[in-house]
Amino acid sequence: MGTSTLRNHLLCCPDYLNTFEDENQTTSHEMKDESKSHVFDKEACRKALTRLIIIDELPFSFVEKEGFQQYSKQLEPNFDLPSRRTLARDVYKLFCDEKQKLRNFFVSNKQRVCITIDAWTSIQNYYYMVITAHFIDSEWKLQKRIFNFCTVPDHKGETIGKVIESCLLEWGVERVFTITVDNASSNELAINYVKKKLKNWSENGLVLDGDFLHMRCCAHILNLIVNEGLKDLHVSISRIRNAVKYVKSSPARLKKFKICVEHERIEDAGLVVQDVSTRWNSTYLMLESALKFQKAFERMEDDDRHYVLYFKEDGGPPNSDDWENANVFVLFFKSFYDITLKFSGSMYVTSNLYFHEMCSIHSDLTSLIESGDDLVLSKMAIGMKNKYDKYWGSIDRLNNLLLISVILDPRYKLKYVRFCFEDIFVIDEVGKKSEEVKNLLIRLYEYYKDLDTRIGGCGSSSGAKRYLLEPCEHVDDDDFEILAWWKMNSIKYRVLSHIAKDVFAIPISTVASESAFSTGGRIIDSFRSSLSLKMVEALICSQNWLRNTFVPLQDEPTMEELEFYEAMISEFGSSATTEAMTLD
Amino acid sequence: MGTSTLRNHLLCCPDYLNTFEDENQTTSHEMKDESKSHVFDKEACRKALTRLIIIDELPFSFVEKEGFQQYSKQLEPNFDLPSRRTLARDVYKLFCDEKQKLRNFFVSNKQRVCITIDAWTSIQNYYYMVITAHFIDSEWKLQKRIFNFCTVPDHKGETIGKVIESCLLEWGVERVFTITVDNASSNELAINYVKKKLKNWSENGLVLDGDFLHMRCCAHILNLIVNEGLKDLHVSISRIRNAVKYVKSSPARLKKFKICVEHERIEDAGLVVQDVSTRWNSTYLMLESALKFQKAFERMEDDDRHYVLYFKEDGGPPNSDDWENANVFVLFFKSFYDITLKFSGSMYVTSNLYFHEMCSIHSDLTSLIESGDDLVLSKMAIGMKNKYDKYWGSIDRLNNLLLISVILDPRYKLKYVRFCFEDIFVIDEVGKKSEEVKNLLIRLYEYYKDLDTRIGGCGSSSGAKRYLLEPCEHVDDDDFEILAWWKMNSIKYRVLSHIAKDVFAIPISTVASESAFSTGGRIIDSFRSSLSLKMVEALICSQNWLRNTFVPLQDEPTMEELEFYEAMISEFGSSATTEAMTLD
DNA sequence: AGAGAACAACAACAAG
DNA sequence: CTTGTTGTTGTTCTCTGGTTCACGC
DNA sequence: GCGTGAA
DNA sequence: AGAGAACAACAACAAG
DNA sequence: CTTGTTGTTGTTCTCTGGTTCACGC
DNA sequence: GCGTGAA
Repeated sequence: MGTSTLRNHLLCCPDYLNTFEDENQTTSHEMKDESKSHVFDKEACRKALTRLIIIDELPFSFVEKEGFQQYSKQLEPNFDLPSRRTLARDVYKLFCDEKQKLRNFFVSNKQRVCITIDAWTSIQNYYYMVITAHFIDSEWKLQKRIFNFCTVPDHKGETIGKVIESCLLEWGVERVFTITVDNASSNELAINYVKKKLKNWSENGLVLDGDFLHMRCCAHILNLIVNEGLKDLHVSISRIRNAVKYVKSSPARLKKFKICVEHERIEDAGLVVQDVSTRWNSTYLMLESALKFQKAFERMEDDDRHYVLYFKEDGGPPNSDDWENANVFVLFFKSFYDITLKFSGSMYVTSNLYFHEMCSIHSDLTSLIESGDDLVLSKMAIGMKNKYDKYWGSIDRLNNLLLISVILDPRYKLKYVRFCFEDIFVIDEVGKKSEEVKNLLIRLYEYYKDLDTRIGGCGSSSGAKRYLLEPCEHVDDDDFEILAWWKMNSIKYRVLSHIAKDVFAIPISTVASESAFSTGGRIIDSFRSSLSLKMVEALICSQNWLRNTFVPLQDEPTMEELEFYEAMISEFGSSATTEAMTLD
Repeated sequence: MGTSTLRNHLLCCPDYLNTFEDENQTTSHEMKDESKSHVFDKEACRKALTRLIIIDELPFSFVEKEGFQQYSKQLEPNFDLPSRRTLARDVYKLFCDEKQKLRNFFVSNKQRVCITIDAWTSIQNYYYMVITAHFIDSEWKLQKRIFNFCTVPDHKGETIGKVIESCLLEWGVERVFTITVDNASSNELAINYVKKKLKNWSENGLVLDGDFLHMRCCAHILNLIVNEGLKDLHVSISRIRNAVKYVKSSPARLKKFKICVEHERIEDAGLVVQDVSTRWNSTYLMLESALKFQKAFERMEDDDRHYVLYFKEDGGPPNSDDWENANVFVLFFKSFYDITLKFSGSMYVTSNLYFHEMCSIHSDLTSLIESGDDLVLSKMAIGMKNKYDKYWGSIDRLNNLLLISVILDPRYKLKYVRFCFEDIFVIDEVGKKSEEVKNLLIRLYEYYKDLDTRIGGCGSSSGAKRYLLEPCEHVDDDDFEILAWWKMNSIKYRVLSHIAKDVFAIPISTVASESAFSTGGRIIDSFRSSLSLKMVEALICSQNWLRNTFVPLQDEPTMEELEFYEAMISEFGSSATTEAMTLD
């Protein structure tokens, strides 16, 4: 019945009936008055098409494919699809418009950002570099935006530094909180270059003279530590890798292996997975899955003559020692694996995790060294601890803003930092060090207070002290949303909440940048290798921007909030100060 | 203005005005009455979506992507997109429906087909096998259809044979003209198995007892011949390949190389291309492009210290001998390259090319051997000739239907075959052999005449003789469309045109099957690796079917054609017979 | 983590 | 009547493998 | 039973 | 060959 | 009131690198 | 100037 009834309708019925009927038709979905009679809006269709291409990562020529043309014709015969050429122009225009909008937000808000940078080589042999900006918006939502995605002639420190400089200029951003980078040697030079430039630009560009600008990617450090441990197991892992490779290298072999699995009555349906040598992650997963099939591999030695021959240069197939090593590895590296996953988040606050997980790795390593029942194992742990010390060995090597982040986590505050210090560093330094950290918070407080005179009012550093002296929050770890807490308490701690906003925006790993390259790899695949650099940037950036929309409010408290704040002060103000006396 | 005017329109105007206005709106495009008022047709939208997914090779989850949902909503707010699950069901249903339709065509027409088969290993370690069917439809258009796309446990001859058997049974096809395969050892067994089965099924399944069922892929043979020649140049090619690899292995090196290119004032913008060792094609293209940059490579030796170091195990970078070898290779293999391209066609008739190109290769090789001024070169040519002889050395090794195809090309007929025989085979066999070929045509004629008694009428083999005695067509080679000629002359040569239809449908290479795997590789990429086998087949087959639509007419002449035929006979019939006397 | 897909369990609704 | 915008068409450039089967000694 | 040619 | 894209040349049309 | 169709949601499984820079001897 | 660690 549907179609013809509706059609008569549109042609004959008076206005009011039409409206009524249509509401019946569109079974209470979220389309209100707009869909009344599908008015054809060419502009809106063109825009939707442009967004489709960008967001869903389609090639421009998608628009000229048979299937899509027929589909579009069916849905809206009045819409003439543009050519791929015109579409590309539309995309670029949208990119420019969005960039302008976003730039206005950053300029008018004088938004302070944390940035991450990373480098990549595309299949066309171009060095690409990406800069992503991170900040927390007025609604206390963590935001990340790709600033640029461009080619560079080389990876020299100065080259990278200059690109960052001109990128910030282009975006009108002069306030940079941190720059997260991996441990490539050129990055140190690059950051120093940027620091020098930012100092010249404006007084408020750098917080505390840029002493804490440099942030090392924790995922990369963790990776180095694990690889140090992996070294000692190299032979065993390589033999198991080869065994897995043999089994997976052809359907016939896989079939034979499956028979062995069946014979050994191994239930697990999940197959062995082949690893990628550059990501230890995958090695872990390979060993974990291979261990489940140990017996099947051992049976292969008897059942498949070629299997043994395959290993003639490798000193035979994996032996029981190899399997034992793999077992140890999987047991011990489980925690490292889990931490890597946590570190790789870019949708939630991570800066408060850094220190915790670092401590947990420290204690894992030291306990393994100290127990020392297994010589191989403790030797491995010593190697790993050396690597650990290179980056995390002293409190000075760690960006101290990460400690501020722990302190600004209302569940831990100063207490926890102190506790960890005792565990990690020599006892007589604990007092001194935690005093230094507290002082850093005070210095930040002073800095932020002076920065914007409108914020000030409450006497010097009182907000920070008040916060530290309030008791810690006792909540279930999984349910706690740190940004929600600070949003709620932003009235109570005016200055501190500004610090929190910046500190919690710090990305502790370069994954945000790396994921841009993952997009890049999908966009510049072998079929689209002739996409121009300009277009690549337009596609990648505008995809990122369109997918992460937010309401760019002016970052100011409303009148209601101000009133609420006054009420809070009068209610909690006194109790906070009394507690401050007892602890400080 | 557009939108609101149109809207008021749809709501207020009487019917006739509406129609009138709408025609104005849709600026004379090919949408007639259907688009009058965009009646929403859910079924049609669903079908268009299903086709979109199949034809344009999109993942099922495309339908759940943000951009596409917004786009569809914009174009037709009433259309609720189905879930990916439902979509998959729709796709499978469409596959089943289309298969049924296609099967009916084959069964009711008792369509004789030529098939090609090929095997492939997917990234998931499955052996896939594809069977494609080729035939010429009632409009004299060459058609190809994928019959199945399935996994096999191994590549054993019997396994493959059984798959072919059951595939033919499933499609209700019992008339098979040829089976085109590559030179894999198992294929011979497979074809013998199928031949045996087909003999049992029905009397008319095999033409001439299946003696000419087996067809070797010419592209593979050509590939073997060329690779034999490549062997002798191995060292030179490998050095040049390494030089190209070095230059392309990083942006920095590429930059250095480009500077060398500039210094040497080489204008050509096209870059050097890296080859893929399994396809000699790409080696050819690599050498061709590398030669243009010879001087730049030589300059690299002076300008880049690392370049020379890179070759320390290879005996230095390419020397002048290597470049000379490459030059010879490119000059000599140009014709092989061009022939490979010709052989790889699957959209046009190729069976009449086979013999010609084979002869041309023969003369290329023999002239090179006989001239013998360059020892290296003639040694290479001898190796290649050996490989040539293995597959093409004797007339008996060649599927003689390919000779029939040359004879049925009205530009050449028997004359050309005779001419080539003189050139290729020993003189005293020419007469005997061309007699044999002519007899084969006569035998085919008798067979086709008896096959369908409705065709017959003109006395035995007269049609064939009549055709042979008519003078050859003198036309420009590029403009000549052989199928158009036979369509025009099908009335004149009733029986012979049936033979032509089958002979010209023979695919001389397995490219049609290989291109199915290329689709397969795109569909089963690393992101869609968990697609079920059943779905993979549904996607690949229905894409092939939907893209190649045709009007499945019953393969019978119409009444007008029959009348025209009578007229033709009376006009040309006598003159043909007179000429037949003089030549036969 | 992110993108793709399969499968199972469940929900809503129409047909008998 | 010129100039700028929007779109089309045609040409050029780019990218894509190692184990298993059959046969013969 | 093992090497070789082909995909 | 086939799929993707860029670029150049050209065509149509609207704006000045 | 059952059964079949259509669709949704949640869980599980699968896949992804070798040259260049900086520093220290 | 050459090796080493990191991406």
